[in-house]
Amino acid sequence: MARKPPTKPRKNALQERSRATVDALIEATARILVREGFEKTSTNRIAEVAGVSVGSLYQYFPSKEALVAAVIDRHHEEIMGIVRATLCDVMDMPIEKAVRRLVTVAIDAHRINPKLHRVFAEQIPRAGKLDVEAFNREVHTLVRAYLDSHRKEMRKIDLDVATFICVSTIEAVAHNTVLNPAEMLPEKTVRTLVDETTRMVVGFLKPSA
Amino acid sequence: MARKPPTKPRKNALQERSRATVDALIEATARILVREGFEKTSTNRIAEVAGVSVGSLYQYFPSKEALVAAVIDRHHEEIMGIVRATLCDVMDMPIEKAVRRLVTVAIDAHRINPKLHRVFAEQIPRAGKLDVEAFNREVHTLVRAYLDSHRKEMRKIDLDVATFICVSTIEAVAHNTVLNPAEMLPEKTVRTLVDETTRMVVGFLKPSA
DNA sequence: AGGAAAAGCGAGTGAATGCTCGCATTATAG
DNA sequence: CTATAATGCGAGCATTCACTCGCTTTTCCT
Repeated sequence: MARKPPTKPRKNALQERSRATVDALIEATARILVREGFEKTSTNRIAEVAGVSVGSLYQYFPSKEALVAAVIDRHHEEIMGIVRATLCDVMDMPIEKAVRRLVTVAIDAHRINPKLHRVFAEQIPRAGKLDVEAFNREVHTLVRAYLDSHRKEMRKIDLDVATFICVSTIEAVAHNTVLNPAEMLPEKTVRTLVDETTRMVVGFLKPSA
Repeated sequence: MARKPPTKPRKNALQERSRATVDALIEATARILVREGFEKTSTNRIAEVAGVSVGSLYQYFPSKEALVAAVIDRHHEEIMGIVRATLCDVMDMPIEKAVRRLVTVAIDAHRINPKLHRVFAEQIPRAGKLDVEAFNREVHTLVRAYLDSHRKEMRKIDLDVATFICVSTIEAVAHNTVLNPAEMLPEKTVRTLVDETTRMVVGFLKPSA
């Protein structure tokens, strides 16, 4: 019974109990990132908060970075789910309606966990950054597809340029709205921002005359 | 001749030679940040590259963060100089012309030292972030002043909202243009981006009819 | 039940690094 | 020329932290 070296030396292996451990570790990492900042997020502390030992931590995550990356992935996946769904059911709407939805969703997405978002933006050194790039690329592709199928409502313009500008703009407004000021601004202001941003983007895409 | 306690225990004190030391330290920090990344930027390494000793380093900078902050400040001051000057001589121009200049300048500013900019954006944990906030606030104030004195060319809109959206948009396009792709994109594409971004912002500000 | 594999443990190790301190060198003043 | 301050030095201290290893406990399978 000793065919394979019986040790699965590292990595994932999930049988119910360990799944909970993995979750606890990711959750703990997110909590510490938000509450104590990236600097204080050490593997020992993560294990402590998660209620497991460092040893267990290293059974499932080969490095500290892997843990942080897992937190980022989880958050990105959550956001991408919303974005994909939205772009899906927006596909048949006219530009005006669709853009308004997208702007709203962008702000909502940034509001899922503003503090975590802030930590990502301000504190975490994105080393590989491949994740973020992939994320951006998918958004770009999806938006481009929408614009492509609504060309008739638009003026003549290079699709990639239009996509780039629209995505950049919407993302920036959402980002700055959520991160900049006193963290929580009145609902009315947010509505104004959505209105105005929508107007800007729609005006940009629609034929000028 | 021993009136004042003769020790200037720490901090700045500049008599020609030390000035050079300080410059060398800041310059070395910038170089290491760009060439080796934030992680490799240790005080010992900085001193080594600057050709001075750690001891000297700590005579002028109370901590590693202070050094990095100095690099950031230097870069921001450079950019703010350009922005201030531009907004100054743009003050009397009509919106169309002014916005085009601003978009161009924004991209140029991001291109002063793209690699350094990238390090700031991706690797450096902005702890206090007071510097960045002050930076943003000043830009906001300047742009707002311009818009205020050109109200007659604009539709009716809250000045702060308009400023917020314009600044966010222009900054985002510039940022993504310089950082995103293959680092160096063709001049023609950049011109297109300037044109289109200008069109968007101007269309947003001008009366609709 | 019983044995094997999976999961969990946590004190300890080794390396990296921010920073200090006592001394050496260079400039300035009288 | 000499005293005093300014500047510069760099070995080493103290700390932090990612990560390992030998062991125990739990779960699964027959």
